[in-house]
Amino acid sequence: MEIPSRYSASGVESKWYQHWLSKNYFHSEPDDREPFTILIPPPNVTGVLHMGHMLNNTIQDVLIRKARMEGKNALWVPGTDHASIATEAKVVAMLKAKGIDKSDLSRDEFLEHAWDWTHKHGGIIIDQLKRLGASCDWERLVFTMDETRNASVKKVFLDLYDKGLIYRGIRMVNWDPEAQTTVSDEEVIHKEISGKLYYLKYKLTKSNEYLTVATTRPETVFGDTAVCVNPEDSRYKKFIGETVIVPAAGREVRVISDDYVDPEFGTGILKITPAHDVNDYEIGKKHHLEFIDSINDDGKLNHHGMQYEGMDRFEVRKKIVSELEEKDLLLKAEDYVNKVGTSERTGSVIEPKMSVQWFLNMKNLAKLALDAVDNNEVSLIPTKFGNSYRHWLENVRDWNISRQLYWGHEIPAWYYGDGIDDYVVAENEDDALNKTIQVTGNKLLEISDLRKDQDTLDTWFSSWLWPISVFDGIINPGNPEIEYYYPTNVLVTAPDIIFFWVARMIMAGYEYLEKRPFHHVYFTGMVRDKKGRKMSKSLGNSPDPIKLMDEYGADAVRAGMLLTAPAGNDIPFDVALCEQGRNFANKIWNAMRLVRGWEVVEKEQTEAAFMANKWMNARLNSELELLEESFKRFRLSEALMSLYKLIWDDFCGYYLELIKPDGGKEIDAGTYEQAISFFEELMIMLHPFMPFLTEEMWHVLRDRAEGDDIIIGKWPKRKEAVDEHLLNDFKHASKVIGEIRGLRSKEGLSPKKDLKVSYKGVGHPEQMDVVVEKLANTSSIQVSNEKPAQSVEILVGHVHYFVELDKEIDAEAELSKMKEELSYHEGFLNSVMKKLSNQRFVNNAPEKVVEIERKKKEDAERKIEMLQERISLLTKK
RNA sequence: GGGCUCUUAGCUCAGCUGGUUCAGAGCACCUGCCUUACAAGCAGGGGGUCACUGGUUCGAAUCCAGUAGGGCCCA
Repeated sequence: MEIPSRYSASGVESKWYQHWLSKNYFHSEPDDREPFTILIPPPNVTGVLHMGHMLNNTIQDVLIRKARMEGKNALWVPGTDHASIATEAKVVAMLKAKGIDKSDLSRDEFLEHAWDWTHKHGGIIIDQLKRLGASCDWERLVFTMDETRNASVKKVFLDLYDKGLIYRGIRMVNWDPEAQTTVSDEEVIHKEISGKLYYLKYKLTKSNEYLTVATTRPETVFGDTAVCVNPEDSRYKKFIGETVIVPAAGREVRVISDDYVDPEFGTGILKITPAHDVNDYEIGKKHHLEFIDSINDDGKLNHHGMQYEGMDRFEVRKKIVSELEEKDLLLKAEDYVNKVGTSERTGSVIEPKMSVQWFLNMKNLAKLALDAVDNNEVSLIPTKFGNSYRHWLENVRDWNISRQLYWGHEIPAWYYGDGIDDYVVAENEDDALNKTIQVTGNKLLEISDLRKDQDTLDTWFSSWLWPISVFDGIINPGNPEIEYYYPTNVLVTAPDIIFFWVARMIMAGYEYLEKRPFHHVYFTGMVRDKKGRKMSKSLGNSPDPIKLMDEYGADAVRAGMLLTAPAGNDIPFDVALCEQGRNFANKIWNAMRLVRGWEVVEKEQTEAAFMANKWMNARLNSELELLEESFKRFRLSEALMSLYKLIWDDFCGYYLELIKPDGGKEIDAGTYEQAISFFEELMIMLHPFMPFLTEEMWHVLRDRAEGDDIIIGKWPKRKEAVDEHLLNDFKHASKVIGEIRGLRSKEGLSPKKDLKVSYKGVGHPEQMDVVVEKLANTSSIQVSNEKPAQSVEILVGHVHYFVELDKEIDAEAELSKMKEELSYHEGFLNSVMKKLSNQRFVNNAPEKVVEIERKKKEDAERKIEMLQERISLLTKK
């Protein structure tokens, strides 16, 4: 049967994925084997697969597949994240498109829509992961808001509250007016935005003079409750204690003084808006100023904004500038670039706002997380991330865990009064009532007297329990699953959530199980476009991973990404990478075509095949060592690259060419069997990277019994010590081959033309003669004391090879080549002599190093001597 | 503004605790080949003052300091 000359991934990939699923290979149950566990960083339930997921999940799949083949009980737990803000924003937008406003719905009605949305979209990304080949245990698919996870979150909230770590407090928070919720400090992205610096005139009440204040936010004048100068500023000292009139607002406010004011910035006078600026808030508290909240939750001004009531803050900025101009209260406006906080989720400008929120005290938790990395209980890969990790934890602030959203885990708190502390935290309504009665002493209270807290918890407040809650270790501590699978082995994630998530999971791990949640954290880079720009929807520079896999095959995309993705480094993505992966798949496919095309007969093995087998065996042994080392250090691109070269160059380029039958297609059974075995071994080693292709090869190379699949194949172990001597001999031979091929190329000789080669000198590996003869197409290699006529001389190591050509040799060219080589070696000798004649080198350098230099000296001298001899011979002629 | 980090071939990166003339790999590029597995291929080739300056050392891509430029995080 004719096998096509190009590998087609499409049918193959779906076929084998189905097969693996039907055999339940991805499923794991605790047993007496060593476990190897990875938890997926749960993608957003409403998200779709992007290139970042591709990279991240490919890496996890590589690690889990290798562990599985090593005989470990491998478990990769999949799941999705409810992603409060992102999902709620999408549901709100979807409702809006239908003409429904969120505020028109009750909480329960809204949640119904949100669950519908979740059920409709939640499966998309999971199916896409399957397309990639992800060998997750799908039976264990969990959701961060399913029953067990919800119960876990609640239990932890109660526990931390009881420990006194969770509290309610008034704080300046980051308000996202679009999502209408607070976001944590970590979710605020500071962007440079060009705007203007407006110089406003604040008239003194008692005179016609005015103080000029520079501000980027003139619309906040309605919240001004003071202007402030530096107490040492001689320009303004005299005004301290006087009152000024706030422009546009017309209110009188005091001139106060505080060290905080930088006399150099702007005019040296600051307007203080305690309710709308974090720094002003501190000053406001210190000087007991009034707090005027002039902006509503939706970013529109309230009644304090007077005629601007109901207008958006940015619109007001424009309008108020014209008003001030008209009234001659605006001195000037300068172009100014300042950093503005924006919401990570919606992109809208954050409004600092005073609000009552729930907080988690981070002091001791932070210490747990810091110690874990300090003691290397948790190792970060690459290690450079340890520094920012440390810096964050040492300066961590309490975690604002409440969000003003419907979609998320509800806060288990009930209010019985209007005071800030009039609440109880309880597992359910009944408990809440009991607790309230206890606290208030009012036995007549009923459930209807209590108000449930309307907020939900920050999404990360469920994510941080992930490694434990996935195994039900919060509700049922000590259960067999958590005992067996926890701690997990490695977490693969992106560095941008090192604080949000990684650090907090470590805290939770130690707080609840007194054990690290994972041993290693592998940080992937960010996938960028080839111009180095972040991939984003708005730029449209992100390729659709599904289309990419349709075009090149999942294996090719996986290989392409990994070939160029060292840990922690961003990868500038280019489809050329997928091409490289596809070409590699095709190369392997065609190697199979070659091997399968041979006819197996009983006959003697050729010498070349004998040597090839011996060498390939040694080569595989050395590769296994290299791979182990690369995996141990999580250098996956290094591992894949070395396999790429092993298969392409060594197996296809040398090995197969060596055993290839001359003339016909008949091969001896022994060699054939050996070749198939090598091929199989290579496929096993490649399987974690290119699972589909290798499974296909596995079944094409031999007829297999039911259940003999490569996915559960045995990872090879090194059988004997690496035969370095043999490998070196081969390396020498390959250099000779390269030289002869180069000569052909230069002389325009056909590769088919048989060449005569002889040699003189020490160090020629005779056992490799057959190798050279076959691959360089030469007749048998002879020893020769004289350089034959019409021959070109090649120097490899200390051996002179003479290649006879049936034509006049260009003696001049030959000579100049020799001279060039001579001067190189003379230069080398010179540098060695410089070292050796340096008394301080000989005295200070380690004996071993000096010894090496002496050896180099001898080598160089010998080569120079030989070259001089040849040159003198050539010159005589 | 504070902290961290990086700069090696056109591109992406190796180069471990200084010591082979150590400057390397893949891709890209150039030349010649449709050689009966593969043109998604084969054979060959060119290409780098290791950002710059100074220091330590017998010896520096590697260690130290400064300069320039990039990136990340935090205010």
